[in-house]
Amino acid sequence: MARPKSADKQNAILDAATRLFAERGLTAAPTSEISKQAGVAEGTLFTYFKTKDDLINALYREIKLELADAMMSDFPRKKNVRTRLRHVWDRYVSWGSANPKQRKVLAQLQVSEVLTKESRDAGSAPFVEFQAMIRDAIEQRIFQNDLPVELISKSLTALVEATIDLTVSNPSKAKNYRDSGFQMFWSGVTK
Amino acid sequence: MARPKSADKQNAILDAATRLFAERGLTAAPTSEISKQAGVAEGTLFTYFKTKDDLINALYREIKLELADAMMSDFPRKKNVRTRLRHVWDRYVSWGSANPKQRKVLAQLQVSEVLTKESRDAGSAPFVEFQAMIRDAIEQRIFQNDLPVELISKSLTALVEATIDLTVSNPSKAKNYRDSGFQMFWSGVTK
Amino acid sequence: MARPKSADKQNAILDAATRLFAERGLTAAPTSEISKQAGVAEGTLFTYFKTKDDLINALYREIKLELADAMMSDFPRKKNVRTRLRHVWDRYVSWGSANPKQRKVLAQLQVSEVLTKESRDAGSAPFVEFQAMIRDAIEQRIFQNDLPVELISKSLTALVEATIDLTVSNPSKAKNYRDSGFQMFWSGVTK
Amino acid sequence: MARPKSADKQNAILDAATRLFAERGLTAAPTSEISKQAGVAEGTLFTYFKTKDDLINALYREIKLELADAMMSDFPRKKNVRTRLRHVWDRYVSWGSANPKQRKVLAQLQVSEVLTKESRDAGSAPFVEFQAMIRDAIEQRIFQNDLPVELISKSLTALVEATIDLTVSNPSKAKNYRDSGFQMFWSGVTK
DNA sequence: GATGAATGAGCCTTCATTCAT
DNA sequence: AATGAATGAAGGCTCATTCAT
Repeated sequence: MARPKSADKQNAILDAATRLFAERGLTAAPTSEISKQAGVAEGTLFTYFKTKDDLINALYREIKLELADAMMSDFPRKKNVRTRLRHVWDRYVSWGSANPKQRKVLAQLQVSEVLTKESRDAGSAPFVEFQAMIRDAIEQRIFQNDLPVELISKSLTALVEATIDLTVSNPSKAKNYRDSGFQMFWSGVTK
Repeated sequence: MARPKSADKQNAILDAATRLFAERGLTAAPTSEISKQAGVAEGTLFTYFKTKDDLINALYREIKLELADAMMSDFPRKKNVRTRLRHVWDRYVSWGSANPKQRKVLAQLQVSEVLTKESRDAGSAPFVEFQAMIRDAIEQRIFQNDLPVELISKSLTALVEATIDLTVSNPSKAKNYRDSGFQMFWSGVTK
Repeated sequence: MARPKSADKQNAILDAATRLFAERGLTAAPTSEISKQAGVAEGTLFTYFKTKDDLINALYREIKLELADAMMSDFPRKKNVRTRLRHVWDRYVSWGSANPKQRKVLAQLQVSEVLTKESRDAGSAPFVEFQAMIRDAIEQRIFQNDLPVELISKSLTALVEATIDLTVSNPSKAKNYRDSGFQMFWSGVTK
Repeated sequence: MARPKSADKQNAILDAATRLFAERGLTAAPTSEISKQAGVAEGTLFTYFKTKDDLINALYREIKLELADAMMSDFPRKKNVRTRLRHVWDRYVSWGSANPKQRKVLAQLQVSEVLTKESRDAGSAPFVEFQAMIRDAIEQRIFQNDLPVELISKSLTALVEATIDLTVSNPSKAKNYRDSGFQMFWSGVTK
């Protein structure tokens, strides 16, 4: 193995895929076009990803990791639940507003049939600390009684996504959406 | 006139499309398979829908109409806002839980590139009364001050969808999810 | 047989076919479009012509007949060979310039594979008198010795067609082309 | 570089296309059959020619070039007009008689709707020297006064084609047709 | 490892023709 | 006879993947 696989090329492929999947959709974006935009030969793509589905799964994991990083960096572990939740909320909204293509691809991926169970699991792995925070809050009896945990985290995601959608379509009200959204979530969920 | 176009055949095609799109995805479902499952010849599909994209757009409008019907039938126009919202909430959750395929297709459609603007408009048309209800509530100052309207309706949808997801994956807790979900929404949004 | 086949409809179909074949070509013009432009139902076309090839063959015969009529009407049977040839020449050029669509279709038909031998024979039948004129001229020793008859009539057609082509692309020189063309033919062919 | 595109395959495809277009017509000859007869996979045809129309246009240019080569090789540039014209005449007749398939395809191409303007221009480019010869003859006042130039070259082609047609259908009279044809042309056109 | 030509299965759509009304 | 919906074979083209170079 004279030349080792290049991380640059791998990233170029993932970037090109993100762009094309966002613009044309998962199936309408040909691997040949992805290669071209990545600046590699058609065949090269398949030395980095065995199949197109492989590429898609890898991209999913990559984006999820990126999102988790964005959410969890500088996480104020020592602060109270509200502060920590607010941190996560703000970071998520920022990432989503700043990365519309990644978000669009993620939306397509989540409803597609190509994600393997492994990928789904791998995708949620980086969010363990986030889940832990929710459990912690439950134990502290911060949330309303008998709100199912899974409903709380699912709702958080749902409301963040709604907030990002609005922010993207009307950026001038970004701050308003972010604050109102969180307020809605918080008062919906706490006693 | 010769044989008139048959509503039965049209419906059979839409049904088969729903099934296949849900199972395999929009692009992975061949029109030939749709025809076969609908019990018509391959060419017949194209006398009812000029192109596959046409079929997809028609299906979108049909499902949205069905959903609106489900939500708005027996709508208690005279009752107070909370009751009316709760009606809509319950009907939406029921429809979503009972029609997982339609819902899956809808999710794919919403992130796909094939919907025309006309279809999107036609799809939201049946929900005018729902929008009116929200405006009515605003005027009655039922919601928290300075919550943007668009955030309220968007959040409602987001939370219903979250609720349905959980219901589908754990039907035994259906009632709990439905009640908790609505409670979250209501307390998040009202003063 | 309540209603008899209508000559009007038959003609409407032949006319529409001429137009469409000229504009799009023999195979690119669908029978459905021909029917539509003829103002009849798709199926009706097939009660007048058993197959598309049938229609094409009929059209060939019709156009050839039309051309022969144009050439031979008012034919000056009693005049000398040159006058008679000039008559035919002028009539051919006029017909071709005035009927570009028919001419275009004829050109396509002659190189296509759909004409039956019967049609080709039927197509040349109306030109017997024209052939007779040539033979007559031969007997009168008007042409150069040992010019093959078949070359003479073939050349006449070839030169007329060349003349019409030029006339169509530059109508202002119509008279010039017609006179020069005939002069070329006549001096090429006579002693 | 990986496998380079093979001129052999390209030629095999053009040859197969010539054969099939001549036998069945431009539209009746499927690309799949062309590929098969060329000994390549169906998809391979499209790496050499982007579309079927592309292939057709390329074939047109190739045949025209071949014809020009045949006509102009050994062209006696220094000899008088009659000799040069006779050279071109003989070569054209020989090429046409020896290449009936190419000629048939050319005839179909010229009346078809698929040729681009670029192809038509490219097709006449190799005949510039031939056009120059005609202009030369005009300047030398070899032709009859007031015969339009365009009529002269068009007639030459028309008469050659007529001559070839007869030669093909009756090869035993080949020499007679060739001589008589040229004589007709020459005496038709000169003073 | 990198390249891009080669492959061939598969898909959407067209269209001549049939046939129920 | 007239209609136009129904049919299904056929065709051009795409594209993920392989493999010779």
